[in-house]
Amino acid sequence: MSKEVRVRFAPSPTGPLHIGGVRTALYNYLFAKKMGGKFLLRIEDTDQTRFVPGAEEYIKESLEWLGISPDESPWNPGDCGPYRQSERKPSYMQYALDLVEKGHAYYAFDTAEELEAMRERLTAARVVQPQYNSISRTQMKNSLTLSEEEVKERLASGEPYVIRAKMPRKEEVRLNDMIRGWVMVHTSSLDDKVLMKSDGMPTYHLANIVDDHLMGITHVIRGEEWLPSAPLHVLLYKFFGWEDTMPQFAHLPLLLKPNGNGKLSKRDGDKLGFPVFPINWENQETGETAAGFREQGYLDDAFLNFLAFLGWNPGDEREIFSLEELVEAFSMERIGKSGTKFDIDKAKWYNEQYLRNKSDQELASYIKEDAGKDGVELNQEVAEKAAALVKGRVTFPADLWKESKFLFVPLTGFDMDVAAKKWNADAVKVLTHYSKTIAGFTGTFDAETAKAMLGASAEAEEIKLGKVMQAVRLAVTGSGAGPDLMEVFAILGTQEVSKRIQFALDTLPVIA
RNA sequence: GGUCCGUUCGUCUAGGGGUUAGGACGCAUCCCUUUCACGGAUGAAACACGGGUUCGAUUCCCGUACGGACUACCA
Repeated sequence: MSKEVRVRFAPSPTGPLHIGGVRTALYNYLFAKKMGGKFLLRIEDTDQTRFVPGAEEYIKESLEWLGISPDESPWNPGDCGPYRQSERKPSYMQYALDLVEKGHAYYAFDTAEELEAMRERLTAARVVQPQYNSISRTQMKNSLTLSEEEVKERLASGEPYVIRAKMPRKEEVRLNDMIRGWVMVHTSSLDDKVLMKSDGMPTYHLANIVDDHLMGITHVIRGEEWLPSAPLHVLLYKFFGWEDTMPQFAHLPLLLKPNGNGKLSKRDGDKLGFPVFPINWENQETGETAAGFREQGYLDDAFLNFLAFLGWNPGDEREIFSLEELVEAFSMERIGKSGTKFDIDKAKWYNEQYLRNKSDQELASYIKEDAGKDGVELNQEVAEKAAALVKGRVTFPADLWKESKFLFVPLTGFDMDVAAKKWNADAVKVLTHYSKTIAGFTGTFDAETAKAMLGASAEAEEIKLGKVMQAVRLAVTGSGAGPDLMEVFAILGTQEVSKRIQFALDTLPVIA
């Protein structure tokens, strides 16, 4: 019989959630939903010194933006609360003590200076790995070296202490990672990790095992940076006697810099001009800010689609997936092993695809909003026309207004390079004729009519239309490039087109 | 340094003992077109290296190189 799949995303609230973390959350979500299970969020705030106000809210908002909100979380608790480790603090000590009793952990009273001295001593002795381990612990102040009475005394006197895991001297730890297969590590290379800190808080290692166990977590899906400590975690499950319910591990490949090597960092984004965070971040206290994909104009579903493909693929040649389709297609086996370089061009491409698939109605609302910011009020009908006209030439929603703005505000000038090449006597003749003709036109001025009339004007002046089209565009739009000109004319209407042509005729000097 | 993980076009990847090594982004060319873009078509572009195993290896094994992660009373 198989029990319900329960996975968790367990970020620590130390700042804005990195895009790699968002992808981890997404894969957790996809796996949970695919398996018909639950996706939980647990805040790992056991390091009180690194707590950053607002970080929790940021995590919540980021996940909500992408539509991958957890089934259980601090804000939406299930039966396994609390969902913040700081609030679970009282329960950890008993588990650490249980390990001490079983002989799998011990008290250590060494000060920071003593630890430093130990490392220096070992380094001087050319020990390859200067660490607190099965060898060096015999030289340190802990309940393994001190007498029982002295340990009791120290404890009773309130002397600060930590509880360390006691690594077996010679043992092979194996774990079957869902992505990497069997990974084997010898305990001789592991150190006696601190389980309980002197402030009474557990470290990540203890807390995550205890909580995963208590919360019924079946699969631990996390970044590759955790792989080296996974053997310790396996050992901890053994120490507790929880092997039977130990979750399966899956260590995700890292997100790397677009150029060069190494993990993707905030600096890379700043340097290359793209965000590495889902949404904007601002730390009120420090003034630290970070740009988000959302505010840069990335669509939630496009960004999600892009993110899903950073390290995973469906195995066929489809590229566009809604969240529901991702859930359907997702499988852990199809996650790659190697690190993935971040490619912002692909993100843009996804955004374009999703933008073009939106209806003119939806697109119109973006245009209306941005136009409003420029003090231009547009009605739905005309905004939709503008949207239809420019939707094929944009990457971000904000581009819609940028590309169509010229329809609604007076021209600020003409592209003089184009003018130098294309503005000539022939163009002036045709435009003069055309301007007069349409000014008196009272029929329906649609694209076809506009074009037919323009053709007629050219013919009347015995000039080939193709010769002057660029000049016509320049006169009406100020630019040598843009969307379909006759559609532009239709939106503008006879009076506005005529007016603009007249203005161009008055303004632009004829060269030839 | 040590431990662990990884390596198919520039990038994301499919594939897997015998293939013209497939797709996507980007790039180039052409078509469409009054322009730019969109769209369509085409093209350049990859199995890190060395040994095995095998009739045959890009695919399996072992090394090497390169890259990465970890190496805290941080997660």
